[in-house]
Amino acid sequence: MASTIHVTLPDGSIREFPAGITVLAVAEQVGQRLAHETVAGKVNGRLVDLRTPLEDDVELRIVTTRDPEGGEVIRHSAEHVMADAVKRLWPGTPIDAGRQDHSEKFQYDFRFARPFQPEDLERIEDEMRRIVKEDLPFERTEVSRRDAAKIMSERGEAIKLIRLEDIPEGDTISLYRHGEFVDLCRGPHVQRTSQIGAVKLLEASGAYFKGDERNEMLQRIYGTAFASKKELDAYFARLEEIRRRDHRRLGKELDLFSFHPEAPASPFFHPRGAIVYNALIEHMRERYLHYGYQEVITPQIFDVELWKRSGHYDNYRENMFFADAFDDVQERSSSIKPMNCPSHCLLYSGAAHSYRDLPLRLADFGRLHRYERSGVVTGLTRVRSFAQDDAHIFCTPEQIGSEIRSLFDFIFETYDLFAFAEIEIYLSTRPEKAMGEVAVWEHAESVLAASLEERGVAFTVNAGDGAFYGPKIDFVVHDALGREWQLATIQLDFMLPERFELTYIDSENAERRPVMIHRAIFGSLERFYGVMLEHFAGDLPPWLAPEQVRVLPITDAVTDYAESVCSLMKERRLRAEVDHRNEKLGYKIREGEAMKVPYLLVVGEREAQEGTVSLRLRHRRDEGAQPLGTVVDRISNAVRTRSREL
RNA sequence: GCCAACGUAGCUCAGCUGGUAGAGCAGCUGAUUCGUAAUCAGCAGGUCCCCGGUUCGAGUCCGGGCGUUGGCUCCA
Repeated sequence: MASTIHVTLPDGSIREFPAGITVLAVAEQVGQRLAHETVAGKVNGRLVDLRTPLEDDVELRIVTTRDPEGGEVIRHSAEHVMADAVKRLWPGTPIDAGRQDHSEKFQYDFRFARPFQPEDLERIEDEMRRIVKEDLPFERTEVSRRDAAKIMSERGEAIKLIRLEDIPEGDTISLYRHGEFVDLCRGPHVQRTSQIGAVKLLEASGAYFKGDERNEMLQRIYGTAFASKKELDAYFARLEEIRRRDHRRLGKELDLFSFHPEAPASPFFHPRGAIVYNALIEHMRERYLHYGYQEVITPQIFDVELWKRSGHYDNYRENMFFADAFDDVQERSSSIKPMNCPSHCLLYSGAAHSYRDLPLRLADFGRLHRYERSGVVTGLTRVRSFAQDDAHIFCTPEQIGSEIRSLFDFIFETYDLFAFAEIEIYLSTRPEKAMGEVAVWEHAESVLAASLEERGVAFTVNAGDGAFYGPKIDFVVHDALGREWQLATIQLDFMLPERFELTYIDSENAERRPVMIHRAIFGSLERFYGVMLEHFAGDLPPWLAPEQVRVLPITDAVTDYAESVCSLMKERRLRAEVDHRNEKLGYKIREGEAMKVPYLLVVGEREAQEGTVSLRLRHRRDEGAQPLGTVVDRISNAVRTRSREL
């Protein structure tokens, strides 16, 4: 081991230190102020505790309370402080473990006789502030497994002992201590509790131990923490923005859809909402012409035998609705479809197929019903009644590659249209319980991976996460607020062609089994609708806006002119209305803005005489009077090109 | 399904420790004819989610159910 090491700092400077120096000591030599604010180090890209000794030459970045990673360290430390506060208030409460999620929240689970109440959270929060004020130093110690077990059992931490057993043999076991509180923890942690500038507890809920519903339910508390009050306020401002964009709220305000207890988790689309829904479908229909799909319409209710044959009855029954007529209630004989694939298999098997017919791409906007447990449904993003832009491609094994390539074009083109910029791609491979031969799987997986590589897009492999019938590629988009949504999916299926004995005749006149590709680009139309609404914050591009143009007459002396303007818009196939109400212009503008109509056309005596309209674009000021012809051309052009600009 | 909170007019919400309901917006009627984000006045509107219990009396307390929300779990 070298007696001195070289540390490369972010500015490129290299400094020499004695081996074994800690991150904190380096920070101290760089500057006192830095040392005061530092909470961790990033050594060769890995976040480490600042008490970590450096033994070799490294690249080091000092992480301070102001860095994003600093926030993580602060929240992680706040977890410990929260657990400490709970134990101070209710001595002897066994603790489980804390964790952070991606949304700047931390959580900690406790074995507690009753659920935590809002008043408890206030008390805990006060206690946390006290601990922060005490400015207790965090200490790290590395211990043997035996010592860790001894310390935890002395402290009555029954759950921690189980957690200890889960730590793999050979891993370093570290304890973090501040004041009286000790936790089994990997770190890193801040230097002192006072570096946690602002904390707020958010909510309590039950949570199963290790996330398994067969285990005992622990009591979980969520909170957040930042280096300063200002950052905490910014966090709540972000939450407020999320609330403002919530598609459930927008759906109500814009009169798009509603829910009714008589059909839980099943959206009712209002006239305005249905226009948007249908515009999405129409867009897909147009693209289907380009990509060579044929649309089909299939039934809603099927003999249950179909689902036994497809395997859904055995594997998916708890998510299915059954629909029995009065004369056959003894047996569950009919079921409402949760998926379209079996219908499409029936269609395929209804005729002989030549390799020349393939690929056969069958699209279906059929309504699907899935029973989702009551606790999991939310708004449009998880519903019991929905449709997909669903299609099944029947092709030869050799055609898989070209089909996948074409699908990539389709998917990226679609996400461009909606300005979903950041897309994550996951390739899920053969699970343990898989159907079919390993060689077929491996071939399919390599085709999928090769297509992704050829496309030059980054993807993550989720080993063993494929469906039992075939590997799949999932597309996760980020909306305008950075939240993740799984929308598109491409799934290869070797099982259904087998179960339905689907065949085609190849060029050698031999009977062969086709491959089936399940794919959806929007995914569920309902979910896409919700995500899209939030992404645009309700400001739909003109081609999707339920009401594209609203004509605002200033007085009823210009009613006729307003009507003629509106008729012209309608002749040009634009969705236009006139606001005839006996209100002042300011009121009508306010309403038009609130309903997020992209184009407001103000008409008064002047416009009526000159044959113009005063154009007002959504969220902008008056653009002034312009010839009617110019304005209608502009609007229909924006609609036709599916522009996001007005 | 599990844990918690919530459910009052079409919407947003008020209603203290039990004494049978209130505001703003929206709606309707009338007046006003108005130039770029709310004109004025009047009227009407509620099985306080449902069922049961405690009580002289329940929107309010208790139990059960339904729904919604946030989590957990699930997501072929």
